[in-house]
Amino acid sequence: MTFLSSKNNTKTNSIQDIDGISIDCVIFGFNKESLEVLLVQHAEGESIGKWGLLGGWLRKEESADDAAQRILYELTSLDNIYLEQLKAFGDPNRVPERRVVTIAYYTLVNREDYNIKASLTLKEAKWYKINAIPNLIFDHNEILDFSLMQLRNRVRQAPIGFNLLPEKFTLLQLMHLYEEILGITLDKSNFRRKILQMKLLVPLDEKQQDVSHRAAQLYKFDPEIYEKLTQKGFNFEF
Amino acid sequence: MTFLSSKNNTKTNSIQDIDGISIDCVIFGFNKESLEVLLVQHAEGESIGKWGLLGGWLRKEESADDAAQRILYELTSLDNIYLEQLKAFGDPNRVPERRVVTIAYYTLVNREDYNIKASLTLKEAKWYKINAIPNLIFDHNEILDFSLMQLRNRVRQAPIGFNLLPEKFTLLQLMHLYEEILGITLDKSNFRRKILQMKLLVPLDEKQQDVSHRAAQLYKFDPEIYEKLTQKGFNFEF
DNA sequence: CCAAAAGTGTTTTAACTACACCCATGC
DNA sequence: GCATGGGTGTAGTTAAAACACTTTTGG
Repeated sequence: MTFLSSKNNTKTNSIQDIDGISIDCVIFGFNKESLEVLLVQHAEGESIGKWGLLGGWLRKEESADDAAQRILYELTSLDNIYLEQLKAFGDPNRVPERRVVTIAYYTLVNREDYNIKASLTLKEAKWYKINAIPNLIFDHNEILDFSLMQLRNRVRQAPIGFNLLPEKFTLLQLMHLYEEILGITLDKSNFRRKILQMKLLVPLDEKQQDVSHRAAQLYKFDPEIYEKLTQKGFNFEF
Repeated sequence: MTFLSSKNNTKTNSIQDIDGISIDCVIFGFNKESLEVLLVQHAEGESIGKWGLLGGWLRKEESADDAAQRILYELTSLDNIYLEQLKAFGDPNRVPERRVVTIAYYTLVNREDYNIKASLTLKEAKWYKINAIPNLIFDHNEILDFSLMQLRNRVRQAPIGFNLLPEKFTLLQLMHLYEEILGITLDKSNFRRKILQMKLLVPLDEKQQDVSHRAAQLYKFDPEIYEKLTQKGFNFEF
């Protein structure tokens, strides 16, 4: 984590951080055609100005999952977002001078929601394209790489990618999302067929607005079938 | 973890445990036709006689991965085994009276190797069939369930299941392994075709011995192709 | 009418499924 | 000779891949 919040500890007695265990969040977003990650800037400490993942300390009375949720909320004002633990990073030298084990999470946010809710937040945060990530503090580049790998795997087995899109989207938007995440190109026709036959999408009575070409059908996904597919998994073998 | 080794801490100054972070290992083995887990018995503390996962404390100077390897070696004398982190379990109430975050690992061992090397070890340890697991200490049942889920997922995407078999095995042994792990039944003929066409297996000049039916061809797996398939993944869509 | 993206249809190829059947060996 | 597992072959179905083509809309 970034030590940004370590001062909270001294403010009250009721909120107590656990020594040596932090939480770090990889926040993925999808903008236009590219996958991006939200990074925050160090405001204090030995590495002022450097960028890193959003982080914080695990507190005595909360679970790791709750902590991740809280830390995320503090920055983005978003709740109810897709959040999954990656793993713990426990190298003794990952943070200089002290021993900190971090529990890393990754999360998929819808940029539209983010823009609405997070506009008021003050902390220095910025979206970076996935192939233009700067040098990050500690082992955060490693954590990010790992989470990308994880995302690429998970996205093929469960319909989690949808969390990156706005509520209403077109088939081609969805296709571009998969192309970008997996780094492949897909056939429009075959993609349509495959995605539609799994009945995950519900066509809406709406069409795209203000586009300078034929307006595309908008879809949302069926939460029931989404649940089913998340449970039993599916195979996105493109 | 089980607190069995917490006394080590006071023996020397050079070896120091980290307060509040433990390591737990789910050890899978495959015997005849059934998937089993190695559990150890509590010898001291508030829950004498109860079974749990093999555990220990993370030490100041070692990484979590190294700790898992060490703890595993102390019990089984096995090294060089398949070991992967599951995730961290961080519920504040998972251990009564104190706050312990545990980093859970799972590992696949070949029972033949285990029998050879581990026969000398003294600790109370026992293999339990996967569908006859007793009540375990703390949240170890939850950890075990999670690791089973993980195993079932991973086994479809990479050839890791092979780690549970002896070096030389028959195709039907391999098939039974998959049947048992995934809880399905497979078609002999189709399984053969599928597994052989991915060129992962190398036929040996040997056949099964001492069986009261036609002796089966023995195979081992090709480590090069194994590497390739582990990297890029495969699809075991049975 | 042209660019640009939406959307449909078809042919080929490969893979999965479900069987039926023969082979070798010990008792 | 029969039970048991080892091993081969095939016909039918389904899905993936590649590509050509039509439709709609703004400028």
